[in-house]
Amino acid sequence: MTGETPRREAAEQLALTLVGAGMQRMAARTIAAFLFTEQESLTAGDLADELGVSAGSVSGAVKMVAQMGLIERIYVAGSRREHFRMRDNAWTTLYSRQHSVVDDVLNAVQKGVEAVEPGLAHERLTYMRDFYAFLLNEAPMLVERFEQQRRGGSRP
Amino acid sequence: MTGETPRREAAEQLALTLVGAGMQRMAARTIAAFLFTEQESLTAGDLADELGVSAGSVSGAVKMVAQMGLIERIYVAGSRREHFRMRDNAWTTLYSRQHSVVDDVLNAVQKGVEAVEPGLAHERLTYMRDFYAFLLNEAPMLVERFEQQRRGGSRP
DNA sequence: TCCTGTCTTCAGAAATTTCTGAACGTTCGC
DNA sequence: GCGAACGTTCAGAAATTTCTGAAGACAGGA
Repeated sequence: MTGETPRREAAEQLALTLVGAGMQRMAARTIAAFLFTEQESLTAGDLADELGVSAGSVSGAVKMVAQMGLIERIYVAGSRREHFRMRDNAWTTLYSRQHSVVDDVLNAVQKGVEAVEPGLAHERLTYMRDFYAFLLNEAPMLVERFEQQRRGGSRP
Repeated sequence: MTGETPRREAAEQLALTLVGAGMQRMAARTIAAFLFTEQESLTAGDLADELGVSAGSVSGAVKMVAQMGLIERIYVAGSRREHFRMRDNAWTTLYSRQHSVVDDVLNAVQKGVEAVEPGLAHERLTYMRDFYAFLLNEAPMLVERFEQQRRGGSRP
């Protein structure tokens, strides 16, 4: 058992950090469970056991985490239960989806730019719009560069 | 007055969008007020009037928004009240600070990597760590590139 | 020093979010 | 079909967050 305690602690700590980053508690704990398990996939029942929460909570959390694009349902022969596993490109997917909120902000700011006459407000809003537009434009390239670097390995 | 309504609506809409992006309601409304005003600076009293909330709420919100690095206190001769205005590099500052939560996540994941033996969990954690490390490394370059592009203006 | 205007703090009210557990569907083997 | 195993939904309980308003702190002028 001496090997299990640090793992649990690290999982719980990571979950807490993700909560600090704005994620919901149950979703964060669920992600941590998927990260730290040695199994290929987990079922809702596994999660309820591991996290010590009700089936209802697990259902909601799994739905959320799946919508984030972090896990996917897989078919396991001979099992009637639903199995989930982390997606291969989980983190890049999450990053890309988070940029849809950037897109929302961008649209709202653009409306603002159009709603005001030239002046101080117009300048501030234009500056904000330009930055968010830049971010939105650069995000896909960033992900692309990461994947290239990863494929390329440690060589130049 | 026909010119003011679209402005107010756009401001309120932007505040709501920022809330959707994870910002606190009052902080978001405060930022919107600073973006949309034609004045150079605003006082706590201005904000209370504009937003229709108590002085206590304004005090808390201003403190938050200042900590985010979006506004700063300025000295205005002949006025005993505290004046605040948006900082020039507000959005790049906000972006950079948000990456301190990325740093927190990175540290927690690194602990996880160290806590587990080689295996599936180790692989997943390593992958996550690499992505977050990449993000953290790239963020300053991204901001730098935006500022360069902005200084360059529309000319080549 | 005292007074006035301004800002901050904080306990509690109000609103919102989060979790549970029981009831209800669904699917599969028999 | 029928029964058993799983999963989902949703109303309400519990916890947390957010806002207010009253009390107090502080600075500057008289």
